[in-house]
Amino acid sequence: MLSNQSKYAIRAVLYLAIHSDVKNKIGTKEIAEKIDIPAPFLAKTLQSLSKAKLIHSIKGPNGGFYLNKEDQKKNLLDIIECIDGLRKFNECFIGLPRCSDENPCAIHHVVKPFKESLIKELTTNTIEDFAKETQKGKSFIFLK
Amino acid sequence: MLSNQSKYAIRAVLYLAIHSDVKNKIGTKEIAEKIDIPAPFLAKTLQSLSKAKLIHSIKGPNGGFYLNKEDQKKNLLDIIECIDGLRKFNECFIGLPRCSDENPCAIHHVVKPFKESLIKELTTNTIEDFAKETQKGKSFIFLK
DNA sequence: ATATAAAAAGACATTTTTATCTTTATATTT
DNA sequence: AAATATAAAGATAAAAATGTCTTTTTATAT
Ligand code: FES
Ligand code: FES
Repeated sequence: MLSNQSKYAIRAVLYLAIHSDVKNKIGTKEIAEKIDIPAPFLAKTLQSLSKAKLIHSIKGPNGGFYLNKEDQKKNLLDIIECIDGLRKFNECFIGLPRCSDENPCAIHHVVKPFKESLIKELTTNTIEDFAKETQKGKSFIFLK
Repeated sequence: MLSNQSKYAIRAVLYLAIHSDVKNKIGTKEIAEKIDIPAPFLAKTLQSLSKAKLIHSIKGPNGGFYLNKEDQKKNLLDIIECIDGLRKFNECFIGLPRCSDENPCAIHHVVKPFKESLIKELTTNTIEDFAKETQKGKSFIFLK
């Protein structure tokens, strides 16, 4: 479904949502170790998110990445859109040139409801919402 | 979501479901042209399905691929499983080493219901079912 | 001011996916 | 039996995704 890069991005952003703020920036090395993904690739990924202003960063000693209050209010589809684009969510499940109710593919009616509700879930919940569930210990962003 | 190869496989199988039977075999060239995908890649794909006995084939003049009665009763997850495997459907949405209710990732609860219902739709409907809807003109497997 | 630590940028390498081409095996038709 | 059409198998190529390494820039601390 998602690319590895998007998955990494989501996990990293949730990690930042829980552990960072403007006073506590976190470097790629720490994040990569904690969520167990390749550090250089993560760096690239976070730089993309940063360029898109979905997260923020400061260079130099004590620098690193962090989420500010506004960033916390964004949603996971914003993250996915930045890394993978939304094509996956708009395109036909079996590869027809377009996906529409007017010209549905053979499995459009079976697939579309899920696609739509998933998008809704990913947009109506904020990053902060997901982070809170994780902080409560009800869910995880890494497993030992 | 699905690989191109799985998408091609599904469209090709639906094409066969509609146009072929043991008396009317169809070659890769015709299928590839009709559903507008690369013929050599499709050949590879159909060979995999054939080896898995999900579809059938006969070599030589007037040979080709076809679906027999049993094949028509199979479902699309069988096709996907043969080409992509089921890993995609079992694995965690954000890439944790496993997906489970006991150790849910941050978005497990949001994603899992869709995954399960989608699997149900793809397994309870047969290939024949989808083909019939297409034959009735209610859905398509190619668009001009 | 200088040294340092970190992101940013860019170049490079590997793997996977996608696609093509060539040869071989095998049914069918003549 | 021979010719032919087609799937099957295998080898190769191209593109995309993933991953690594090196250099540059910049904010901070000394
Ligand atoms: S047309 Fe195929 S999923 Fe909508
Ligand atoms: S644990 Fe992540 S989707 Fe189930």
